[in-house]
Amino acid sequence: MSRYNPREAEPRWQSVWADQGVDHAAREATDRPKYYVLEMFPYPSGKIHVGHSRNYAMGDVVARYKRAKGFDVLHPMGWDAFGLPAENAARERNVHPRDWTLKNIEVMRGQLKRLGLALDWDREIATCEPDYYKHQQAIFLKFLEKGLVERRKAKVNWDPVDNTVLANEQVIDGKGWRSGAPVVQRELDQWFLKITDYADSLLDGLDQLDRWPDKVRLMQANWIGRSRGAHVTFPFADPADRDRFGCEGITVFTTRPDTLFGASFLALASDHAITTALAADDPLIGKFARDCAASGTTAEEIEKAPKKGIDLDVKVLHPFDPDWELPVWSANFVLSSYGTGAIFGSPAGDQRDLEFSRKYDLPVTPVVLPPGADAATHSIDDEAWTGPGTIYNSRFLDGLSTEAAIERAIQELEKRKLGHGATNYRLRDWLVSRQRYWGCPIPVIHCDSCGAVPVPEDQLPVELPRDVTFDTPGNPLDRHEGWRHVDCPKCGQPAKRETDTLDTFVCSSWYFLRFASPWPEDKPFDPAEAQRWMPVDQYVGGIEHAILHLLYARFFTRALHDCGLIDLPSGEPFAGLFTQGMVTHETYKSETGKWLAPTEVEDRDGQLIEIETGRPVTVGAIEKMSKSKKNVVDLDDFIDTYGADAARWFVLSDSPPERDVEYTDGGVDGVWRFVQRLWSVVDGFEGTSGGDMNGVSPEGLELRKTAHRTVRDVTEAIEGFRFNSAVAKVHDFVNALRKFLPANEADKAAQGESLRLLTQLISPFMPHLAEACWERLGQDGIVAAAAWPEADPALLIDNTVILAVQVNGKRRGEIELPKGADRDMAEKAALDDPGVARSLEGLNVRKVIVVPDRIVNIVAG
RNA sequence: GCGGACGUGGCGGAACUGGUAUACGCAACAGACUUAAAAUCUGUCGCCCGUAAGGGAUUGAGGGUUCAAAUCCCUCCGUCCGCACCA
Repeated sequence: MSRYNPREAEPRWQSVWADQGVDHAAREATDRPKYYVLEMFPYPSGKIHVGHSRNYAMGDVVARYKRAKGFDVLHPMGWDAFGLPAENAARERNVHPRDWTLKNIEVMRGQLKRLGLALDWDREIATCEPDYYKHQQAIFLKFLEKGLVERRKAKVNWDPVDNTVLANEQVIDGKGWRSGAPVVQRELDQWFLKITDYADSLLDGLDQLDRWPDKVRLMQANWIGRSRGAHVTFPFADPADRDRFGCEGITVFTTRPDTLFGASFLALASDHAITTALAADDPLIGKFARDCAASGTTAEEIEKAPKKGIDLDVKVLHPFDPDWELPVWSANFVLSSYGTGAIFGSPAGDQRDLEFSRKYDLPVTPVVLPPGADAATHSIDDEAWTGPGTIYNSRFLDGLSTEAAIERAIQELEKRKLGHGATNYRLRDWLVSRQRYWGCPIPVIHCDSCGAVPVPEDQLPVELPRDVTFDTPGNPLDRHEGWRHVDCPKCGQPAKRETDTLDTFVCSSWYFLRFASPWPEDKPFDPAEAQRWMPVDQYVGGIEHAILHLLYARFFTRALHDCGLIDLPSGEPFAGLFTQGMVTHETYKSETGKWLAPTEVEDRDGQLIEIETGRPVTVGAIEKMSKSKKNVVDLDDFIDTYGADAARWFVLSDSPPERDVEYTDGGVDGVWRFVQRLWSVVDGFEGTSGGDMNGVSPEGLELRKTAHRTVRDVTEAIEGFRFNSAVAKVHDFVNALRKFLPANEADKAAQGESLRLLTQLISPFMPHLAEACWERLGQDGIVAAAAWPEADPALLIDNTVILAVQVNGKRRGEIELPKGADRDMAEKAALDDPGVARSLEGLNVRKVIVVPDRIVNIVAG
C-alpha cells in the first residue's frame, strides 16, 4: 500500500483530460440538454489565493456533476482585465499596464489550471484585448443610435484618490467603492447609459428570478426604489415670478397627495434652480446654499444634521384653493437628486416636515385620522402620523380612506391641470465615463462644428495607444497629442477624440454572451449560439456584486435584446444565482504595527512569534482573505504541499457555501488525513469490481444500503448547493467502508461496488484523486467521462424501522418494527417496551399518538 | 430610523415539509506502536447529578400554539448585512 501523492498524480490527470478534450463544450447543438455554469470572472490582480478558489471550486462541482448527468456543459473562463490597479502598478513600478495585466493573466491561468478546473480554455477572453473591446465599442454605438446613451452635464461623484468619476452604485457610504476615499460632487460633461429606461422592467423582472437569493432581489428592488405618487404644481402667487423663474410655478413630487390640505410650506433643495437664482442676489440665501453644499455627506453627519432652512420670500398658491398662499423655503433635508428637488411640507404626516415646522413655527394641521382615533381630540405633538387612516380637515377629501383620497386628489389635480399621477425612482442613470487610460476607449470624436460624432464602424476598434506615460497625474490620453487629434469623420475638419474610457463594469455586462461564441470577428457574438446557451443556468459569485454588476448585466441583456443583437425576451442573463461566502483567516500584526502574512508567523510553545525578529505577534480579527491585510494563503504554496484536491475539498467543507469559512491549519490537516484515508481504503481493496453479489452477508448488504443512500444524499446535496453536507455524507460513507470486513466473495463484490460509487461521488470535488481511484479499481476509461450513478431504489427501502417512543413528549425508549407497521402494532410494541413501561408506572394512559414509521407518543397522567 | 438575515457543545456546523437535537469535521483526553517525537491506529468526548446503571435540564431570553417546537406565532436581547433626510 502506498500513500497518495498529489504532486505526481494531479498534473498527470490534468494532461489526460486535456488530451481527451473532456472539458470542451460542443461547438454545435447536440441532442443533450445544455447547461451553462459560470463563475464571475476575475480581475487579474496578481496571484490567486485560497480564498479566491472557493468560488471556482463551487462552479466546478456543478459543472462536473451536470456533465456526468448528461448535460452539454459550458464552463468558460476569462479575465476582467481593464481597471485601475494596472495603472497604479504602472506608476509605482514603471511597467506598462498591458504588460502587467498580461503577465498576471499568465500566472493566474496557470494557477486555475493547477486547480484542475473543468474549464473550456478554448473560449478564454480578456476584456483588454482589442478583439474584445472592439465589439464593446460597436455595442456602445448601437446603444447611442438607439438613444440609450446620453452625454450631459451633471453633478457627478468625483473620487479624488482614483481621479475619476463614479456611478451612484459605486459610492458606498459616501466613499468610492475601490479607493474608500470620500467622494465630492463636481459638475462635469459625462456619458450616461439610460438604465432608468428599464427601471420598471428591471424591477418587475425580479419576480421571475426564483433561483436567485431573496436577499439580492430585495437589495435590487430597494435600489431601484420605485414609488408611485403624483407631480403637483403650485402656481406662483405673484405673476411676475413666472417671468423671473421661467415657469408657471413649482412642481413637487409626492407619494401623499391625500395630505395636500395639510400643506403649510414648500421646500426646495439648496441647489434647486430657483434657490440658485435667488442666491445670486441675496447673500443670505447664497450663504445658506454654500453651507448646505459644504456639509458632510456621510451617514452619521446626515443623521445628526439638524433640520434647517431659509425663507425665500416667494409665495405659491395651493392647487386646490387659489386664495391659499404658501411660503416657499429652501431646506437642507431636500435632495436635488430625487424627484423634482422640491417638496410640499405636510407636517402632520411627515416627521421631517414636522420637525421643520416646529423649528420655524409653521402651522401643523392634522389631515389623517388614525384608525380608532377621535377627530375631536386627535392632535399631533412631536410625532407625525405617517400611516393610513381617514381623511379629515380636507374639504372634498373628507371621509375618504388614504388610498381613495390619493386617487381622488390626483383626479382633481388633472382636472385643474396642476398635476398628474407619477412614478418616481431612486435609480439614476449609469454614469460610464472614466477619466482613466486602462479602459475601453469611448468611440466618439468631438468636432467643433458637428458635435459628438460616432467613430464609423469600419474604423473600430479605437485602440488604446501603447506609448503613454504615467509620470504626471491625470489621464495620459488627454496628453497624447498624436492619438487625440483626428479629423472629424463627418466634415473632415480637425477634431478631438473622446479621452474618457468606459467604466469596467461595462466589460463585465456582456462577457457571458461572448463566451457563448467567442470566435466571430465581425460581431460581438453569434446570435444563434448566444441563444442556444443563454441564459446562464448557474452563476456563482460574491454578494458584493448584488447591485453593481448584476444590475448592469440585467440592463445590458435587455438593451441588447431591444437593439436586436440577441433574442432574449425575458432580458434575464442569469437564471440561477448563488452568492458564496468568503474564506477568512486570522490577521497578524508585528510589534511595529505591520501586517504579517501567515508564513511570517510561527507558533513557539503556544506563543505566536514573528519569525524574522523573534518578537511576539498580535493576533487580530478573523477577516476575509485579502492582500491588504496579508492574511492570505497562496494557492501555489497550498497545492505544492497538499494538492489541488485538498484545497477544493477544504473550501467546500464545514461551512454552508453561502456563509464564510475560516481557514485553519487544523482544518487543512484534517483534509490531508482524509485524502490519505480515502486513498488507503481504495488502495487496500483486494477484490475485483463487478463480481457477483449473490450471497452477500448482512453486513455486506448494510454496506450496499449505505452506499446507495449516500448516492442519493450526495446527489441531493449537490443539487441544493449544500456542499458541506455532501462532504459530511462522504465522510460517513468512508467511515463505514473502513470498518467493513468482507466475509466472502460476494461481500468483496459489494465492497467493490461501494468503492466505485464512492469514487464517482467525490469526482466533482476531488477529480484527480477520483481518477486515481478509478484507475486503481480497474474501471474503464476515466471517471470524468462516466455517467453519474443512480441509487438503486430497492436498497433505499428498509424492511424495519426504529421508532422513538415518547411519554408526554419525552423520549423513553425505542422500538424496532417492520416498515409500514400499523398503529395497533406500534402502540402495543411501545407499551411493551421496558423503559416505557417504567416511566408509565402510576400513570394512566390517556392517548397514544402513532405516526407510522416515525414516532409514538404516549400521553399519560 | 427603515428593510432583511441569523442566534444550536470548547470551535465550524448537521437536523428536508414540526416527529430520536448535537450527524460530520476540528480541538481535547486516554491508550497502542516508537528510544523519543511526528505520522498512523484504537477508544472517550455537549452540560449538571451519579463509581455505575440511570436520571435531570438544554437549540440567545421570556411567553404562546401543538400529543410533539431548533423548526410555527408574539415580545425582548444580541450579531451581521443592505439602504439611509427618497418626500
